[in-house]
Amino acid sequence: MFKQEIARGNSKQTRASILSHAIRRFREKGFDLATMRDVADAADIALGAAYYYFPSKEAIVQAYYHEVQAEHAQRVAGALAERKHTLEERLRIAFNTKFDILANDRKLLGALFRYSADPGHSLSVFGPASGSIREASMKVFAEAIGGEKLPDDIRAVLPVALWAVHMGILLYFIYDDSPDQARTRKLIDGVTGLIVRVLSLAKIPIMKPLRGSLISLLRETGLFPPMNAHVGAVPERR
Amino acid sequence: MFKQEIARGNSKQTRASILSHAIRRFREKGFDLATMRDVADAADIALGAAYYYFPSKEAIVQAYYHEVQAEHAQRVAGALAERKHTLEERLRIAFNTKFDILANDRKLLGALFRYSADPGHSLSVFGPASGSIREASMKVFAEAIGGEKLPDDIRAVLPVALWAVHMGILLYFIYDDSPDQARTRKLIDGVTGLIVRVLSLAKIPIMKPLRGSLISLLRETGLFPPMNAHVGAVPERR
DNA sequence: GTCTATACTGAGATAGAC
DNA sequence: GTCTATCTCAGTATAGAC
Repeated sequence: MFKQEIARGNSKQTRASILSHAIRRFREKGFDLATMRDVADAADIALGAAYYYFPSKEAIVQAYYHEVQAEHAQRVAGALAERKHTLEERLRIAFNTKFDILANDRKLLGALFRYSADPGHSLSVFGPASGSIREASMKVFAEAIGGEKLPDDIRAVLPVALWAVHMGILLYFIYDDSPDQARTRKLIDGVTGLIVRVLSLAKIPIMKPLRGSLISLLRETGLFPPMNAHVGAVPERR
Repeated sequence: MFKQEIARGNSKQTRASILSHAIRRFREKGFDLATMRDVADAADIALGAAYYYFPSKEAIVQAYYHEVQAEHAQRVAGALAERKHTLEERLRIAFNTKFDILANDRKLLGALFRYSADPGHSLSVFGPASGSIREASMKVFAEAIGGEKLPDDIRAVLPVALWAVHMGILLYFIYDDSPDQARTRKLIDGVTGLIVRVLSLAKIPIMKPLRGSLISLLRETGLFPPMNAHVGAVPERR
């Protein structure tokens, strides 16, 4: 028996191999029970090599999520290009595609949120370090909105709002143990329907002041515009 | 020198001592940098004793949050009893009181959310194990709504919605590094104002169908009514 | 720059003696 | 209830092969 020579000395492939083996182990045993040594063994590399590519166990999940994000952007772009859709259809596509991709990975995603309430932690979904991935995600939603006729203020905040909604659905999805996560699909259907109805309501001129209040609140609290590209200090870590 | 005999062999006091010393250490060094050995030393007990009272480090934060919840209920009840308030004032009180209590503890609270995306984990804010504390929190908001004239459907969902909003604000608060968390206070002001305006809008009869859609969606997805008292299985833990 | 092999540290958590 | 000893595992360190 010879050791496999493929992928040796090839940075890209080694990284990909670690990533895929790790995800497989995480799927099988769950994130906590799978150890870094497991992963290294499965990928047939030394422990040190795993840490050469990924600074932490959670970072592997983040890298995976990064791939998911790229896949999401691609699939949504493809689906939207197919033919003309209504806004509601486009939103449904944007949401559903995401959960198509994540279908088998509910067990992993908990790790993605683990440090989301720790500001400054590099793995926080809301922190500066995740800015680019968040930005990319919002861009997908902006594309789903597309050329829809909307007041400027709504058009500006909508991608951020949709991103937030999609994070909420993601959390629901992680908890959803219905067969094939059918309840999540129902939630997506319902939410998109409601969004469209609320939007057409918000568009009418009487609503301008309420919209104005909401948006200036978002501005005053720094929730909008999103500060995705910001690179900030990273305190407390050991 | 004799070892202090107070609190020895006294379950209640030992527990309280661990809790208070732990919170102090967490405040000083941050949750991650403070170790259980630190805490045990500070409380003048052995490491094992600390684990006798608290199954995990995060569980200490949860115990603390439990105390916060009790304090919150008490203070809100007191403030509401003082005199008549408008709904907006009552909501403001309910929100602000919470963050008065938490003022010095932003560094701790990250730990509270750490397992919130792990269904079945006993420390998840959304999981069954936190049901009673969640229930108590919703009850506070229900009291803040009080006898306000509202359609039945709105009255029923509102406490859950307010609890969710308050969790959102809590997350914002953790990230809010403005002096004295002034931005969080601004957010509370703005949000309560918007809630009241949206409620008076939602009350009008034309809105009935939209309200109906929202509520049946919440029912279909199991988001309402909240299943707080449920005791479920607890998978994957090591 | 990519990787192996091995040893080590730190800290959360547990077992079992008392 | 409490302590001491021990375990596990993430993560680091090091020294070297290619």
